[in-house]
Amino acid sequence: MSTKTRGYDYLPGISIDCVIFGFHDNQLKILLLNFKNTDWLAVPGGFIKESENLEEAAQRILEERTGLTNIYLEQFYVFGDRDRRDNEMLKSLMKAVDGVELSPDHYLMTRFLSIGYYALIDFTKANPTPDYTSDSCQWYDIDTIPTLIYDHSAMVKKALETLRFFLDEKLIGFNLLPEVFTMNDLQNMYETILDKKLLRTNFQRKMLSLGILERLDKKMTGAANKAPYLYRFVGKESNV
Amino acid sequence: MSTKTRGYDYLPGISIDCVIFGFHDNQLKILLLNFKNTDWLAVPGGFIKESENLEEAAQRILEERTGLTNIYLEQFYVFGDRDRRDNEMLKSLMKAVDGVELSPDHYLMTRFLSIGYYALIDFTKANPTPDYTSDSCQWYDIDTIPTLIYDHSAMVKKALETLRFFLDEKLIGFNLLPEVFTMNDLQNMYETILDKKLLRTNFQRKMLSLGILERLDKKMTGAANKAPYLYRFVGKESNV
DNA sequence: ATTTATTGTATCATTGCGGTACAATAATAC
DNA sequence: GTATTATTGTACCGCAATGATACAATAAAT
Repeated sequence: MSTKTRGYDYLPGISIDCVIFGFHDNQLKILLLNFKNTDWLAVPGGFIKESENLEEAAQRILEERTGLTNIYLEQFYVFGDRDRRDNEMLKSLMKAVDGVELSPDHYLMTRFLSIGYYALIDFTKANPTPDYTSDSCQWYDIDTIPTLIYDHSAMVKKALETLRFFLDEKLIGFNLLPEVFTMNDLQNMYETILDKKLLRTNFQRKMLSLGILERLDKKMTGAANKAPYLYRFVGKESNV
Repeated sequence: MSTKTRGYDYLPGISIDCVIFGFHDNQLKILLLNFKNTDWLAVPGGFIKESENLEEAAQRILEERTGLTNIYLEQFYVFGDRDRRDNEMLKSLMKAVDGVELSPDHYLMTRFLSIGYYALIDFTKANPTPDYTSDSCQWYDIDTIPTLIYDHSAMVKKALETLRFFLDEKLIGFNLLPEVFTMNDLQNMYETILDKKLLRTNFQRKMLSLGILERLDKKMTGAANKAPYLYRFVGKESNV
């Protein structure tokens, strides 16, 4: 069962799927592929090479499918229900995408597990482009996600729960804002991801008490009101 | 790559390993196997059948290796570093355990990922017995775990971090104590798992305020001091 | 009856946080 | 220039949770 004898370079029966959340301006989105010549949507996924560690595979897969590079991905769950994939859908998919007719004993027709990874990035700074498998690679609003293939809807749900659970804990989101930002920017990010309103005064107190913000000059917005301070994260190396 | 053509009934290149924590009387232990005719220790593991969901596989594997039945297991991480297993060690292992000489193209000699599951049980209520692969299946003190094969030491470390992180969150441990117990018993369990001292009076206040304890009669310990109350968990069905 | 060790509970101080009040201020309207 | 307006920064109040100490209650031994 070495690479050579199997005739392909990927680990059998296992895939990686990446749930990519995108944030900007009070909007939380998710990156989905539209498989070529079909109506089916999915999160970007792929297979693991014999030579790669899992994290490397996840990054490569994301880059191959979407063009996004250097994205920090975090593992969150393995999806392995026996019937999580529909083989008839898979056959139609491969026919539409690659033009090949999968025989029943093709290795893709066997059971596959999938390791879920997720990331959170600024969708205005990412320029996703589909590879040959897809007609499009676009951001979709988190509130109006269409039905996805296989168990990808469950993957997105679980990834979002994980993201919200760890938002405060791990202070992710350091890379979602500009180098300098206002307290309002920061609060908007939290409110968007957590999907709930926070009290401005208490949020400010909390954030300042964490000691992770450096106050800079004021920002003259041009609006007829008091100018907010700009802030910068200190010790960004503590991120990840 | 169906079951038949592969000649075995298990998913290729993927395994499950179970980190079983055992608690009793201020002691936190872990269940380890000693592979037959070797000095090597490992957590109980095995392979996934084509017909099983992952959770079913984890339970079956644990039962086959240790005899423990009906243990709730929680997935915590996938270990997939390219070189996480040492094939020379694997060959020696199979030779010692099964008496077979693995050829270089044996499917076990390929890369394997492993899905980590963990559980927490009362080690006085479990009666682990080794299967044919092992000379022993015993509890080891958490402070003095010997070196384990492959990356199993890292698995135990990560599982323990996860257990501690979720101790309060999920109120696990309902099944670790006798039907009735004293507040001291409960505190000892927390202190042992968290590996830190808690203040008796505040711990009592906190636990009572949760509304999950029912106070019963006093327990005459025979000691020359005030007798503690016994407690029982109410609404045990909320566990898991 | 006194002593001893442990348990149950009250109390106080501190912290964290939801919520309100209000002063500060950059631009606009007059 | 002065008043107005909208937003920001911060102080403050009150409550709940929690760390810490004090002390009464009590089962058994002396």
